[in-house]
Amino acid sequence: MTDTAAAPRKLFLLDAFALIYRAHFAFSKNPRINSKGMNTGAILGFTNTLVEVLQKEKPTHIGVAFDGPKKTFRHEQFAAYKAQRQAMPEDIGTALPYIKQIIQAFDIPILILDGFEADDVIGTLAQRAEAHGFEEIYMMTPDKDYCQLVTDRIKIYRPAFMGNAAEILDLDHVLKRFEIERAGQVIDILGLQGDASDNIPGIPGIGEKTAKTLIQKYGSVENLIAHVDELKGKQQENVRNFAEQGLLSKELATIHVNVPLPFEPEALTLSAPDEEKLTALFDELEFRQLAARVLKTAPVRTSATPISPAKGRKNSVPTGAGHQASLFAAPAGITEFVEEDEDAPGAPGGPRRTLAEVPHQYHLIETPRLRQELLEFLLRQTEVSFDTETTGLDTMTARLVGLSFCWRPGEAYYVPVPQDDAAAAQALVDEFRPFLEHAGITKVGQNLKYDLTILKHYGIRIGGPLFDTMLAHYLLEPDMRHNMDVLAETYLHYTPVSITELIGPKGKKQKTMADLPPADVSDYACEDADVTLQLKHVFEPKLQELGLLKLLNDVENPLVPVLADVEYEGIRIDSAAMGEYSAQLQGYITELEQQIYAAAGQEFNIGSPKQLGEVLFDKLGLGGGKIRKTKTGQYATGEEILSVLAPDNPIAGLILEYRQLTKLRSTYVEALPQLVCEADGRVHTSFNQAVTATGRLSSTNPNLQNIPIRTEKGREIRKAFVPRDAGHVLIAADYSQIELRIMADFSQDATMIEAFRNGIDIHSSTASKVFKVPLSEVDSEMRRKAKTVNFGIIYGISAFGLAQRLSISRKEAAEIIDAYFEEFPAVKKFMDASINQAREQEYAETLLGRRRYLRDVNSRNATLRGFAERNAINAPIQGTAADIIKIAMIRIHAWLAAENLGTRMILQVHDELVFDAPKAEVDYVIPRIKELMIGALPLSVPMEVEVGTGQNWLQAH
DNA sequence: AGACTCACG
DNA sequence: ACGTACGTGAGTCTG
Repeated sequence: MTDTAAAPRKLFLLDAFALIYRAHFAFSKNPRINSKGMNTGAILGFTNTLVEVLQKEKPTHIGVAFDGPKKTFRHEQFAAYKAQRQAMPEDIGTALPYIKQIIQAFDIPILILDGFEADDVIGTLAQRAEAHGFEEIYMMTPDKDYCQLVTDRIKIYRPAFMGNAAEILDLDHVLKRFEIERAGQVIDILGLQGDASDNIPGIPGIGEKTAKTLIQKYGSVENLIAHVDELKGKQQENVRNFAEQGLLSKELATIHVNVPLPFEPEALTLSAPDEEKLTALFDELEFRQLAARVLKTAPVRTSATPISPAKGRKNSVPTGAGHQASLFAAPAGITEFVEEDEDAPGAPGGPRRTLAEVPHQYHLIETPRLRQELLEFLLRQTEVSFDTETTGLDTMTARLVGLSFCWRPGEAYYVPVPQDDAAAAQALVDEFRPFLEHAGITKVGQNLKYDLTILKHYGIRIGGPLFDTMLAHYLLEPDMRHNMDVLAETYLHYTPVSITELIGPKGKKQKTMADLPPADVSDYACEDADVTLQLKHVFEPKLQELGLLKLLNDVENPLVPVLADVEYEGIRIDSAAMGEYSAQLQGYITELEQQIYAAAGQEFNIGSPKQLGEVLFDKLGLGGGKIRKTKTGQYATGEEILSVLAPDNPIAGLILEYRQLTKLRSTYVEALPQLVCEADGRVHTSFNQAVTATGRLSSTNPNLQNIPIRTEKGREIRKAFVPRDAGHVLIAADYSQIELRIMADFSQDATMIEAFRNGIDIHSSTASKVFKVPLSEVDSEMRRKAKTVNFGIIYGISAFGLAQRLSISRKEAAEIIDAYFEEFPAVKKFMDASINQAREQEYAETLLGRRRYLRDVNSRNATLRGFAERNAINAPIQGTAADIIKIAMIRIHAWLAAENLGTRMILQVHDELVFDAPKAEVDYVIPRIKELMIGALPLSVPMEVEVGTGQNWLQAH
């Protein structure tokens, strides 16, 4: 033995592919693209993990294992093994060479062996290291299969992920998690339950929970099979019939620890990285922050470094009283860049940069004379981006702190607003009114609805066309987030000053912009306006290219001031009525509680699904064969389950009623009055224009798009939504069957079109066709079924789904669907064509070209593919309906303003608009509202709109 | 923080 | 063989 007793040896073995894949998908929502257009998410994620482990864990030995290039013995044992796994994403393919180079630059050995997977290599080396007396051995992977190898000294190190801290799984964890006695039994569990992601089949009908129970009892798959006689019913049948498959699955899940690979501790010894190589690689990849962390050279301003106003800003213009030389002396069109700090690299086209590294001229404008000068410049522009700084995010309470403007990239102006003097603040805002209300100047902004609302409180109605970069990006990437900082990173390779850097972290003593000297806010505010303008210049050509610019300019951008007004108006809530109803509900609830406790024979927390499940199924033994478990192993106690039990078990019905009433109480009756604005007695929801994947709006804080209507006790709540005063009434206008009409138009199905043209009730018409009876003989049961079928059609129907909804057999459901497609052949054709088109384009689109990307539509995973296929049908329909009502809203809003009417639009609920109207205007506005809704986007079938009025929202229906 | 349940179109 | 209707947001319990 040459080894001397020295410091403990600590070995880390990394599962490269598992870490790379996870890193890649972690960035899939907001990909990291560098200036060469390369997706570097996988590389960055992997390297971060590697660096973290090196710095925090300080291993003495380390190696990175890759899967061997050839098929493994597992593929030969089982043809389907990993068969459905997607081909490696292209981005990972291009990332691999970089990752290998980075590993080499760290002088870490790459472990790879033909015909073996990384887990076999890692397992083998881990055990040999243990035999060599290594004190600590960590297998670095997110993969649970490795649990089988864990011993006292071999542990799993799960790297930090999505906000979760890194986690070490030791033997104790593994035994507890799988409820087993030896780590080796993990493969028995996996053999029984299978692993969908690797196509390891397991035994049908056995999931995580059952597998644990069986292995606890029998110890191994083999022993279970030997005692198959002791099992009951379907389970016995399955274990018997699929015994071999279970054994094979166990074999596939087994990590082989006898890979022919020498164990050479010297080769695994950690040594110093090749800094030169790393610098070059990080430079090429534009990993700036990482380079700073790893290489400790080239100081970079990180987010932890505050901006120091004391240091003085070379780039800001002094604004002392004696310094009144014109700021705007430079001829228009020429921007003079001030010399940079010498430590700022700022190479164009280089890695992500920050304010300190980029040439800019940001000016703080604090005197009347300079403001006047700024205004004159603003009025000469055709397009200006602007941003408001305020004391908070709640538009009803936030006060203006300052305004920033930018019309040329790199050059921006910040105007602070006087604090603690409302009149002076108003006067300052009024100075800029000629610009803000100017109809000829395009206003660019990020989430303009917010700025519009703030300025509305100062009596400003923004004029001119709008361009909202948030909405521009929403159309480009509807299912991503549209946060400005991320957009700047992705599209401008620029890291803006974070708000936290400025006002500190969230906490009880949260500062606001108003607590800072204007000079501190200036750079931040100017940067926002600057970045926003630059984003506009990136997005506009992209939108043009994809045919989305018209949708943005004609629909999304013009909708912004409409929504701002709708939110600003709000809807009045009768809080007193809510209070009374709350007491009434509480009475019912208390009574139900007592009945439930009596039926259960004990008191328990009915609101806890866990306790409820135990009482119902363990204690009372309800359900017989109908018990279902959720994926976390709890009893499922959802509506579906309980309503099946209810006829035979009164307690189930009581619980359903209890659930309904407590939901009404907590979500609506108790919550809504608390959100009433003191100033006007109304609730002001926020409509989010950039969250749904299909183009719909969503409503939050409170959500006014899910106010109850389907049940009698729920409907009561609508009675508390009332007109603003005795002189007003509510008007509710609903599109009737808008989605089915769109389906009729898209498919051009003759039968469906005819029904709509003749004004026949569409569900009865469908029933008559599907059940092959004359229209007059359609009964309510047939109509109900046909209605469900019609909904199913819009959602991308499946026999299983329809069967569930109608509580009929799958066979019966399939027959109904067949009959439907026979009667409506064009619908079937349209659905097939939609899927085919989506397969080709990898996106679906609405009538106005709004896209929804559906990458999974070509997946080999049937579940994912099915999901995407149903979206290929649903997204264009739901999205077109959303487009239509948005157009109607814009036109109605414009008309009400043009006619100077007192009627106000106050809500949108997907296919419904609600108005608060002076009684005297009702008869005048209703026909025109109807007309504008019907005519928003003419289809080949007529649109119908139902309108009602009332003293509350329920009556108006 | 995530799972569960349930309110709406 | 599998898991399934489409799209949301909020309150509650639990780890």
